[in-house]
Amino acid sequence: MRQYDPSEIEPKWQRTWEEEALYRASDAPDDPRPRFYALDMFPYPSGDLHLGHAEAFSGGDAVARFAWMRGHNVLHPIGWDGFGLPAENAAIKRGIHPKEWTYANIDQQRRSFKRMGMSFDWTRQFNTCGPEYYRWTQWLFLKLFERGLAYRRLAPTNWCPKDQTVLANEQVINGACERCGTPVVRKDLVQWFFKITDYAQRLLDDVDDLADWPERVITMQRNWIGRSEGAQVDFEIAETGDRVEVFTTRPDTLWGVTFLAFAPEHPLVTKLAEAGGAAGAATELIDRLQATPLTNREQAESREGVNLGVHAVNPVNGEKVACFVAPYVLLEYGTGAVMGVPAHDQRDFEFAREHGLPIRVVIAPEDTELDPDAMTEAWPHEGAMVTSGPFDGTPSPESIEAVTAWLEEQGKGRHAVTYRLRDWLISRQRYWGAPIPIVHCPDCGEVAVPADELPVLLPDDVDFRPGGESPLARHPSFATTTCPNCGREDARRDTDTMDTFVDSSWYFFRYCSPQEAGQPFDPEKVAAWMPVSQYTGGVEHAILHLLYSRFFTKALHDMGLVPFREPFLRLINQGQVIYGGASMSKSKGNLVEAMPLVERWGSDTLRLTILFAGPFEDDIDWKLIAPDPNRRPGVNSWLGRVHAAVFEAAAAGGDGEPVELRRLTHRTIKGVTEDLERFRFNVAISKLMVLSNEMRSALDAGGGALPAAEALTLLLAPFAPYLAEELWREPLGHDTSVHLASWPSFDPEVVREETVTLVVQVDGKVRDTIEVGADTSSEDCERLARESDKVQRVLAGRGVARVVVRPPRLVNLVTG
RNA sequence: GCCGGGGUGGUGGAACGGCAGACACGAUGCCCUCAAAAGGCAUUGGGCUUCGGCCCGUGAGGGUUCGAAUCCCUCCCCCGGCACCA
Repeated sequence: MRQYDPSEIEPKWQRTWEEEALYRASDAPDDPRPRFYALDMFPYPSGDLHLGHAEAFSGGDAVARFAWMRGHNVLHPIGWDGFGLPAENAAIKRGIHPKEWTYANIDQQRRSFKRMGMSFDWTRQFNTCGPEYYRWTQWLFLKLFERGLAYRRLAPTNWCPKDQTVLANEQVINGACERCGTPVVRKDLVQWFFKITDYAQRLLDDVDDLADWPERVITMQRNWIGRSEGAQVDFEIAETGDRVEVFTTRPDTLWGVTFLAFAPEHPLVTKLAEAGGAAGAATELIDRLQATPLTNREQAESREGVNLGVHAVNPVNGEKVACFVAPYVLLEYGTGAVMGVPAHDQRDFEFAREHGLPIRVVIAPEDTELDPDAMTEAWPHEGAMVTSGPFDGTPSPESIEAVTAWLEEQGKGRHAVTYRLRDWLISRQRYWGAPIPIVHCPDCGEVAVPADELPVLLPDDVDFRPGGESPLARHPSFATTTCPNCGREDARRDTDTMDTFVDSSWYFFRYCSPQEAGQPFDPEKVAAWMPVSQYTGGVEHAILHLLYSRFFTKALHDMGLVPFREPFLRLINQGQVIYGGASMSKSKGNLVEAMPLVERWGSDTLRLTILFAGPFEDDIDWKLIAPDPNRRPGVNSWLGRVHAAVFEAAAAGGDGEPVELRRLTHRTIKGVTEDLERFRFNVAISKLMVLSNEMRSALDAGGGALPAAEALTLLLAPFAPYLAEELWREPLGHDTSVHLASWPSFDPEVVREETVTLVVQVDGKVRDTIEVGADTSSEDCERLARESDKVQRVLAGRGVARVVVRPPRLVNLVTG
């Protein structure tokens, strides 16, 4: 028998698996096996695999292999999210082309995944920066455009004056550019948006169907969509006759309105300031805010404001109240104007105190009396309406509905729902992305590039360094084109590219028919494979990618292209691998690469180390798990013992296998199966350790252990695929792969224990344990308990007032 | 502030309301070795012990129960998300 040597057996089986084309999903319609789509979030090719990849894909691979062995027809694909800013940054830094950098990383990651023995269907790989893929990204953009779900409008953005580019909100750290530290400024640009807000309610409602999603992800999606329900109320400006809508969740406080406040960008502000004679002060405030980055604006908490000098008429009582422009009012939310109710809203309260505005109590708390002059903060809670005309005495929350109904009757307002969710800004003034397939014609406006002219190819010869406009606009010929509609020769292509999140919003459809040349995906194949059975990936995508993908799926559903409304039925978020309490990153220099560990100890050891370290969904601190990189990992030693024990068991055969080992084997099969169904990899592995220990003991005692060794090898296959294959084919002598073998089943009769440990308690404290038959009756349990010497001693003659018996495991004698 | 998830030995973590700490890591002692690495064996929650055992112990405090890490209430702390959201 040889020593366990992963450096020999792992490459050997890697080659064999490749030759035998082991992991191919079958599209055959008559394939009787149930289909299972095991999807791992595809990687961004920004370097070689690190421990974060090892964690995610070790878990995802275990899920896929388990499904294979349980007789499923498994689709377990891999691809690359190839476009994006990191490639541009790296390319600029190294003086090479983003394409070169990206493809080199893809090659490297592909080699590493193969070295780790991932059970991917390699015939289905693609990457999103290939023209055969982004052609269909562009096609899908046009489908959304056709349906009015892609549109262009002027929007405020964060602009870095040094890098000369727009930044996403996530790329602005404390008001400064994350790349160069320059404070960003606000710049209004015409940008493309996807109208995800049309789907806000459905995205919210259907969350209820996602029963197998982590609670935290569902909560994050709900928070992000941010639905609030209330009323829209119409105010009129007394001096100009303009109508102003405000949104409120508390229409029951309408009688307490003492002012109206507008966002600085509100379209009426300039006009009203002029009408009220406050143009100078208002303009000063607005100009100052224009220069303030959006992200800083939202953090400012001043209660400054300028009185516009005009008055709004409160529709419920005809009162005239002052109008202000105030930075605390956001244009993007609600209607961009709010009614000020200082007594019952903290921000309005602070604003009123700052500007000497009246505070009027219109909601009475149950147990206290509110005195406007003595109040130190607003009373935002429920209570009965007072000083509110016809509604005096109406308690909340019914009052809200009652007032809303009344507003509708009176034609002064209506029930309204507002969302925090904004439309998705997808324009990027960057090079390394899919070009937006639109032509701008002086006569026809925005014209879709005809489908048969797709893809709009991303040219290679572009100076992609940041320079104040989209790099494609600087290309000598890219933008120059004729209008597909009228043939005008001075039309121009759109020179922006799409956000990379567009690419990743539909890649899981493409895997179902990756070579499809005439459409983005084959609807029949998508209908056969999807929705995804199990999606594995990091929680950092809890909102963006998962929300966008859900939106795409719903839009495609509405187009009649897919028969389902949700793409991912079950979702699991693996935890992060951190180091010394901090997240790993290249810039911190604490990123641990996976392949050196694979070379040193083997892929199986790395997988097991990670999966055994703790619950799959929890973070792993690598510094705690592997404090000394030169020390042999514990699971590597264990695999060595398993290797030796299975060889010995094969030689010893099955005769004379102890009954205890047989029972433990069946219980382990049961337990590991249940654990795998619930992603409890760490617990499953611990059970395999217990079984191998018991096997060792049986062998040392001269007994047989072959059935246990066979079962152990099969159960090990999802976690340590190479060693399992080696043991299955060599000492155990099978001539086909362990990964094509059937998952073992257990015999419930064997699992059932013959003897159990009866716990005997006195007053709830354990005083004795007795081995008894599994079918011992209540009467016998109680008798055995009472007869126990230890129990007698503790009782010391005291009487037993009550007996609780749970045969055959527990007797509790209560002395009362 | 609102929402979600947590708090168990030196460490990672186990535990259908029924023997808390499975399985590991680390540590200590011993064996093997010229030595080291590797490997093997033993011990390892705290305190007491007449060596039979006894007491305490799952963030804190209450409660339900024959019995609570587990269920309920109050509080503290940690992590994540959202947040001038009207």
